[in-house]
Amino acid sequence: MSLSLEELALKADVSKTTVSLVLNGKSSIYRISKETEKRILKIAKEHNYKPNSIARALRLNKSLTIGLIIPYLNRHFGRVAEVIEQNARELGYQIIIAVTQDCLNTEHDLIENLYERNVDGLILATMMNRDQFNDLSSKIKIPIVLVDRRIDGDDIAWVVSDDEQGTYELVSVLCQEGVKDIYFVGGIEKLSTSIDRLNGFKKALLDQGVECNQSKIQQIGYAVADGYEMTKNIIERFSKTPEAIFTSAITLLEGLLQYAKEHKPDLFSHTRVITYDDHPMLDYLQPPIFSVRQNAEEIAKKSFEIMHGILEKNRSFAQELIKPELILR
Amino acid sequence: MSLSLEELALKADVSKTTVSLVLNGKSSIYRISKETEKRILKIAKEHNYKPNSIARALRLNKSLTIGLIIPYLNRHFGRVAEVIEQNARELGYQIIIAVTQDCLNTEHDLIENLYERNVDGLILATMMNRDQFNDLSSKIKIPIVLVDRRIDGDDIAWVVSDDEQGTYELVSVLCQEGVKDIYFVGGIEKLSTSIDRLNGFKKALLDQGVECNQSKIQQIGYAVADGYEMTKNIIERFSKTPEAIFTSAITLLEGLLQYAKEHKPDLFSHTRVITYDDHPMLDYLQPPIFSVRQNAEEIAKKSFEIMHGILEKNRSFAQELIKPELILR
DNA sequence: TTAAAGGGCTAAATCCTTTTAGCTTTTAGT
DNA sequence: ACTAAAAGCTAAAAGGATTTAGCCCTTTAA
Repeated sequence: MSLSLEELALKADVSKTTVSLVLNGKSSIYRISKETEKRILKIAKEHNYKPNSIARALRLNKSLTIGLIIPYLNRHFGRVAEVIEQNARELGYQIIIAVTQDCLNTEHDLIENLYERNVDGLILATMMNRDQFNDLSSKIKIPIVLVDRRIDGDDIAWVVSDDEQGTYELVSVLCQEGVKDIYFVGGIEKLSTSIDRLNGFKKALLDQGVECNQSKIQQIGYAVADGYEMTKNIIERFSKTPEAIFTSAITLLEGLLQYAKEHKPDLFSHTRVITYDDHPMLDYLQPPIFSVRQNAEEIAKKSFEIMHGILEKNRSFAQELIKPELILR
Repeated sequence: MSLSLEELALKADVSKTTVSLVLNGKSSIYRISKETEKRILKIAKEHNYKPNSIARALRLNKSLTIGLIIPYLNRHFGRVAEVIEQNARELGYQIIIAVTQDCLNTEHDLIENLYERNVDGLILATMMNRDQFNDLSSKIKIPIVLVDRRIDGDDIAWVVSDDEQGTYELVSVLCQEGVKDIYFVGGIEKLSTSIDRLNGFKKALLDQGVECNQSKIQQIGYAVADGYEMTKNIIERFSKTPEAIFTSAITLLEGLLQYAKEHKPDLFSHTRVITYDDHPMLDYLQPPIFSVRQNAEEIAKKSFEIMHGILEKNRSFAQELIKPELILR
């Protein structure tokens, strides 16, 4: 391990230029003789030569490294990260990971940091709005692919779950069972995930002829504590126990469960609960909770695919809406 | 962004050596005058100069990058990775992440890959045994810190949960309640996690004067399907329904739950289930499942701390056993 | 016989930073 | 007045790969 071009050149009794040309498959262009080529390849193999990636990165201004910035390494994003890493590895890329904890400032710092550290591209579950993103884009000269959270714009690459459709279908199922009084427990209001899920929610009610009351919609944030808080609000503010509650993320469901356990053990005897995001443990809860499973694998695969297309195949941006799956228990 | 030392030097009307010395805080050693220093610092600040990290890495042979190799980005390792990343970032390091899917060959490839990509150190949840590790160590000249899975040896750095103690305590609780007939559903046999958990299990039985029957111990692997399989074996092979089952990982519990749901819905009316690893959803299962919560945050913190100590403070290896927490519901 | 063409290879520049060794100029000391 | 020391700065090498421009030798064509 770790011997240099120069040392190889010495052993092969040629210049390092020749070695480099041969190893980069340019023998014929530069008319290196077959014999010389063979000799060099043999020696390189014998010594298990691997070019120093840092020197290469410096020269080529290309680090074969992608930055992945996400809010947490929770179940969903963990799986996304895992699959992105595997796909990237197969094509020779490495993933540098960083978590924002859903803090916009941290996100900005991380982007700058990774950019300065010469990543070739960024895959980003962003909290930025359109203006902030445009600002960023003008400063940063590497491709960015948004994942999981969309920003509208014709020239912005993103891959997200079809949150609106998923929510629409899930809520529709409930409506079709005759449930009319459904509460919305939402996340960070300005994120596309929240907007889309809320839209799907409203659309389902509308299409099923159910009145949608603004007071039944809450949006605080995606933390477990937020789910707890919103559930509390719903239970305590309204005299009537709700017919159903939709939590728009698994963390919010956790918050709901926690509140129910502590303050409203009989919640489930009056109230149907459905949720965005799936979790295998939901199979064992009583009563069953219907859910929408995001296709993390597909989201991951597509987002790296787009990045790779931009970096190596001269493709431009692309946008992908990934179908989620309804899980009715 | 991205202007070079040379360009700065031009603007400050000095050599790039001077700029470099000033920016690296060596003004006084090299007797750069206060005025020159101020001028350079001002210009650097105005242009928001950041040294090119790749060039720096090449020159210093130090990339400020740590490789993190883990089996999956599941709940536990996701949290570990998250906290390692945050700790690393504060000290100027980046984390390159890679997942092995518990495949030894993949692990080897990844180690070699990251090593060639010039990471400064490796944090590793390894499947290797002592010999394989020694082989590796002799080839690889960067520090390695094992996380979550130990290899015995006086000169090997590791941070793991105290699996033996955790299991011991959990199983003891059950024994003290008078439960005697406990089955062990284990993971990959040769891993320290399995060995330690099994030891804790046996020790608890021994200390509580309960006979430990080898036929009650199964170890296939850590996958959900393995948990399913082992549960199936236990239920189908023995005529008597077991008094209790200990699953030694949350995935195995999932497998158990799945089997129970499909083939043995009344399992919980006869059988107590306890598990290594905790999960918030366990709070809402009926009946309550006692568990052992690993302190992922502490594991992460310590493992980076050790790595950092080796890299920057000339410390040598260290070993840390992190106390898990019993969760009795 | 000479020029052109082709074959086979390499010196040197480049990417950007750090660091060593040392050059000039000024000041202090005798 | 002359030397030694100090002050203030810089040229150049190093790190390892890639790539451009071009050298030298042989063969072919005119």
